[in-house]
Amino acid sequence: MEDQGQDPNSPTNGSERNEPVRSRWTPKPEQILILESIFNSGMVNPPKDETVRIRKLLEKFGSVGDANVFYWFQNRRSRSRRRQRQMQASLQQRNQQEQGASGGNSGGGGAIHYESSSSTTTPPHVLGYEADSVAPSFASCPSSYLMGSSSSSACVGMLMGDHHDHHHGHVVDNLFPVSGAQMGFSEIDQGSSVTPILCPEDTSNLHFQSGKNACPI
Amino acid sequence: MEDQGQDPNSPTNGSERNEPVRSRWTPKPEQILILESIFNSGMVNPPKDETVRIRKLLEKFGSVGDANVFYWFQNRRSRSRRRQRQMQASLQQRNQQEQGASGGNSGGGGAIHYESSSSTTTPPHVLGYEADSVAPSFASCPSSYLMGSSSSSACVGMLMGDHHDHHHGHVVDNLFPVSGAQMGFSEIDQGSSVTPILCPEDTSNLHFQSGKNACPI
DNA sequence: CCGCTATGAATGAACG
DNA sequence: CGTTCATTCATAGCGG
Repeated sequence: MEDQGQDPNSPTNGSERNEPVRSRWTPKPEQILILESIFNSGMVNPPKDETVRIRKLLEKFGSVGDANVFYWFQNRRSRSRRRQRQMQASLQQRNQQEQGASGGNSGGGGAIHYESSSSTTTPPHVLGYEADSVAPSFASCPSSYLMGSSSSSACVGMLMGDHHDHHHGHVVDNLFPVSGAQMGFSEIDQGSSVTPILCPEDTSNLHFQSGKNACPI
Repeated sequence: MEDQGQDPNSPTNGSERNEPVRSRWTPKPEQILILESIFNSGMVNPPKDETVRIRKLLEKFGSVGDANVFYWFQNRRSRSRRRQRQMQASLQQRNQQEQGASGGNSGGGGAIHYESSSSTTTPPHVLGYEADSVAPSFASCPSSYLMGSSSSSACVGMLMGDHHDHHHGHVVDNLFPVSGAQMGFSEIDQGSSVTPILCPEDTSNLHFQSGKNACPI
């Protein structure tokens, strides 16, 4: 908790031209897209080998370490799970709160992830705590493990195409071979209908930081 | 934790009585009072169960979700801590820290710790903004981080009494039983010898909108 | 009308 | 794996 006093980071860089100097990794839109695609394609917990590969892929869009990828997936899993739980809880609970209806203000708040047992959960709207990104359209790929390269590759392909950074090239099509990692889970879809797999405007869905960060694509 | 999936739109029914649709939760004075009382009473990090209970309580004064409560506590804690830290730092400038610099790395082992999670650029990053504002008076007498006391309940009692919303009844008096939660005890307690503890005018301290304060109670 | 500060929310990183 | 800390983003709200 309080032991980490900032890691030395890697001063050896200079690769990235204009980085606003951030203390922590801030995934670029493209990176997030890739990560989510992978996650949604079923690989929720990539083994180390895969992690490395993914990192290499992501690196084309910006500096990133294996640890970042690892953490990303961890957080992602955790959150998805939580959100699901929360959602279930709220749905099933449908607790009728007879609050005095005093004031009744602010609608922003979200809900909770506590499955809880007694009492209410979740107010009228929104989702749980750790909800991560909300169903990105492009990421809506069903958890079918079979899809493999068809759709996701397309997504990434498009993305790559845009950038067309032909440094190595081979990585792209070999994106996630889904080498028997552990995909299995399907995160109950967002409820809404399954959106078309292709991603038209993912960026809009992914709320990236405004202004400050200009993606170098 | 960090969850929360704030959804930008309100799907359910868009009409709350008198709500200009706020994008984010804005706690009402009474809610803040309650929250701070709880916080000051020592419960700086309420477990889920407690959070839910608190939310229920707060809901009487306005819509709020568990996540909001959760975030509130998180931010509060974080802030208190940081403020203290900077205060201390400022006070004792001649603090010298030594880096252990353990040369050999542990190498493989139990923890997955990837290599350093370096990301982009090196962060000199010294001072953090976000200077927390001053401490509210009644909040200044907590048993958690700065001191110990036991009168916060009085505050809440008063508040509750005023409202007398005995819909469920049990919630109110059972406010914070401090059921073995984690009341962090202390950190530096220096100074504040006496501390009258009693909170005289909490409301005044909380800078609410003076003018248009439509109190639902 | 534009700026600031306060604060809620989101997310990466790490502990247990 | 779940939880917690730390940092950052986004926005409400008042002041100039």
